[in-house]
Amino acid sequence: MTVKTGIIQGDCAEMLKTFDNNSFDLIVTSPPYADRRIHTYGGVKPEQYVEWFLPRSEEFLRVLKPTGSFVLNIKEKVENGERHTYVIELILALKKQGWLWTEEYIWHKKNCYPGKWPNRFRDAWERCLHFTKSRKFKMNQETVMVPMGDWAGARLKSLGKNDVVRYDSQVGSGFGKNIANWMERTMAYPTNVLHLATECGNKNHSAAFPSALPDWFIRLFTDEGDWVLDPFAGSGTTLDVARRLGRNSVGIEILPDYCEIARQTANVEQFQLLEERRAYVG
Amino acid sequence: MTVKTGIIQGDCAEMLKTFDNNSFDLIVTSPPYADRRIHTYGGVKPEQYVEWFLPRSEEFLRVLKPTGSFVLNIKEKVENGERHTYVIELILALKKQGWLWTEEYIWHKKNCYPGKWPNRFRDAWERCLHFTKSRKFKMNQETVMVPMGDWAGARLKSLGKNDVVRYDSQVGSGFGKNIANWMERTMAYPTNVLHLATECGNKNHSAAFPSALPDWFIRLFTDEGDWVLDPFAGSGTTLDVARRLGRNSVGIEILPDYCEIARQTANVEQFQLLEERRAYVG
DNA sequence: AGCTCTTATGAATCATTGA
DNA sequence: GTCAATGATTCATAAGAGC
Repeated sequence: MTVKTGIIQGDCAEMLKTFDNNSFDLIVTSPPYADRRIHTYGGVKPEQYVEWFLPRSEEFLRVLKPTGSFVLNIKEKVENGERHTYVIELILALKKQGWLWTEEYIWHKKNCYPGKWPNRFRDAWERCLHFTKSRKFKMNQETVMVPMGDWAGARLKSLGKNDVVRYDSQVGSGFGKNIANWMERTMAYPTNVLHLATECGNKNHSAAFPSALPDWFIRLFTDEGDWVLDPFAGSGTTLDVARRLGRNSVGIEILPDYCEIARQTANVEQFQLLEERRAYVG
Repeated sequence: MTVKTGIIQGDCAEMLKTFDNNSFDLIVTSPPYADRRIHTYGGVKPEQYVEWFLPRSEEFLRVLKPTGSFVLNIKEKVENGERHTYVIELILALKKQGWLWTEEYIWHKKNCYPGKWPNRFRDAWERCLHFTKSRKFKMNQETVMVPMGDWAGARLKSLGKNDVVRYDSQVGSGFGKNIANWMERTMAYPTNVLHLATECGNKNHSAAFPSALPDWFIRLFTDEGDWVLDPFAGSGTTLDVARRLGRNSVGIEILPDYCEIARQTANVEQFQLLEERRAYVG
């Protein structure tokens, strides 16, 4: 089966209406503001951000499968010396809309923008808010495991008495089996803090979004052949990653110029007709 | 001038009433988290947390100097598979109370609690919310500069960067300029992400947060001789750090047992009388 | 003193069982 | 039904012991 990758030019609030319920396994996006592209959507003020977002997230909720995930990469800006509250207000509003706020991952930007201000340090992190439709959702934890620290080597040589004691107190049966599992382990599950560098490519767009970020969430929350949506596709980083990982994807982007870039970099076909579009996702 | 360190046994909501307005330069604390430490604090329900907190933060607002800072280390728990919203509701409520939400620092816990669950990874971060009374506040950025590269290796308690800065300012022209240049080349300002491990020593009490955390904020937001308040002092980590950094401090702790530990570990005198207490702070 | 190795434990969360 | 108690799961760190 070949992988489908498509980009649609338009506002996701409108364009998603043509998609069926429960069409996507994952929605991962970095909406305007993290991107500073809000002006392309008509210059939404921070005070109006929640109001602007909700009709769109309502469509996200509809087109996402019950086992799917919605990952929202966002960070509030500083206004008049203060962190603005529109992001945390958005969390509350999305919960009211029916989303479950399952987790908040932190993207630690190892090489963040330089700068110096009298009242704050450089901003080196962004939120990756994880929303779901239900408490049971798809999560492939093994796909994102990381090598254990060096301490594991010493651990393998001889098992500490502590392990035995703790094990004793809790179980009693199945003693040997679990110890064996432990000793064979070289990989560990990650935490909810992602250490990724920003990409500093010389592209024509302002994509602060490194491909490693959608990569991580796509592997974690989808299988091959699943459908991924990026409703604020920008230059198509998410689509490109999805295609390389063998996932079908749809991107929606309001700016024709970005759509053009996305089609070039991500080998993306542009959906032209509703019939075509529906056919891909159906 | 000698450094004063005191601990008061009681509920900060009551005990702070005896302090004058604008008494403290920094309030740094890690309050009891909702439903945690039930055996010690009685376990405030998440739904009641904001309501429980506000009368106390109102006193904080009163006793903090206009140029002071309030650093709140907190993290919401998971309840029924979801992150609870009481912390972000608290942010909104504190703003309404008159605080400025100046910044949110992230404490990345390098050694977080182990565990495996079907719907989430290990929680490796906590919020350090920075509130102020005004847009102009005291911030000594040079005191927390770190060697170029990773600043995880910088154990701030052992490095005397404070001394370097003070020496620089005292000597003035020639030599001071050299030091300034040297610092500019080899030291960097940190970001708003702090990489610290929790302390796992064999103490008689559970250290809520590592001493490096209050250390960092006390250096950053106070000068020597300033006054630091920890209204949920616990075993007195903040007080101990403040004393070692040459800052006066007051801790308030509701549990007599913790007060006892604090007095021992932090060389703390217990305030007994109102007159005494006022005298120290006045 | 400066290594290596050992050991305890930390603001945890979920599934299951029993009242 | 709900709610509380218990068991299962798991990793990185620093203090301390040993050489």
